[in-house]
Amino acid sequence: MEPVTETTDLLALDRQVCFALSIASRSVIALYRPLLQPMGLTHPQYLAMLALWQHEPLSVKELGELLQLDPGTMSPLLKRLQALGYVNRERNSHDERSLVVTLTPAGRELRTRAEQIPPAVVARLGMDLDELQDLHTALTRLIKAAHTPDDQ
Amino acid sequence: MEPVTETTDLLALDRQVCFALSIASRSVIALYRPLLQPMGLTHPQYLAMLALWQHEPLSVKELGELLQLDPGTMSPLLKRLQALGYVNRERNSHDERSLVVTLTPAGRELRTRAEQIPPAVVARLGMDLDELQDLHTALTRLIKAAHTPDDQ
DNA sequence: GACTATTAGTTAGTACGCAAAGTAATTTAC
DNA sequence: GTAAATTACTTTGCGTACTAACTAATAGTC
Repeated sequence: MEPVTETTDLLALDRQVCFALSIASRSVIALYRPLLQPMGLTHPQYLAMLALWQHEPLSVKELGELLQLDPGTMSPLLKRLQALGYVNRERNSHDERSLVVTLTPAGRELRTRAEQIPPAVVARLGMDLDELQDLHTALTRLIKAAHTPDDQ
Repeated sequence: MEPVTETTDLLALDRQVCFALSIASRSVIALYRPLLQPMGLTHPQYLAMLALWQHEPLSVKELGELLQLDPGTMSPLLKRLQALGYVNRERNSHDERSLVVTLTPAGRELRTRAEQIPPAVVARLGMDLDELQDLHTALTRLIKAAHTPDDQ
């Protein structure tokens, strides 16, 4: 039996993709924090605003599908965005189960300020756009693989 | 001024690396959940066990540095691992401020079962090991870039 | 040797993220 | 047309993450 050394250890922390993913996600979100703070937004709230700027109006269900988040996560998050004055939440008159989320004028105006953020983050990272694009492609493939059912 | 179209929109959700990172991290962690559940572990707890299997004994501070987590996150997490019977927590007799975390026999035995997990996740993803290795390398570069101070 | 500063952990508060249970509206089946 | 199933959202509970305030122990300064 082969001895378990540093180089063959399947459980070595620094070889785990899941570990690198967790750290990378938290590290990048940390870069956004000081940029989002002046707007009163958290990173998940910022992602919800991105979705709304692009696709408003959206139901809670549609937003949850876009962001791949539970209704149990979306529901309080949207209440906080409403409390901040960035979104409206009202029932769909054609289907009272559904909640239509729209932007307030303040929420719509925020977009201009938000456009400063992506370039600021890229500059802060100091990485080539090509490399970031490659990473995005690789992550998209990983996400797809993770969502492909077991038996395919 | 150039019109903001789908293809030039800096704020398009599906172009954000931070968004892909969040989803990828959550999606991969979701793959671990059913595998970790029989051991009673969450994914962050699993990462802490990986660190301990590799480097035990570790202080809370050292564990937090390895996992890049706050003491405010580590402290309750380790109490839960202790409640599960996988780790001991006792003060360092040479420096009573420091808490030494060690594995219990049950915690040490768990390693054998845990060795099944990485191959199971890789199989579940159905991706080449090369591609995963490339992704790991890219993520490591991103983490390093995110941690490089602003003025360098 | 006492005063101050630093260090290691803990605790409280806020906001995700997910599971599970609950509610109300709509659809389906008969 | 009503009972049952489904759907959309809310709420509760638990475990991270992070900030900030706090406690206790140690180190540094004079």
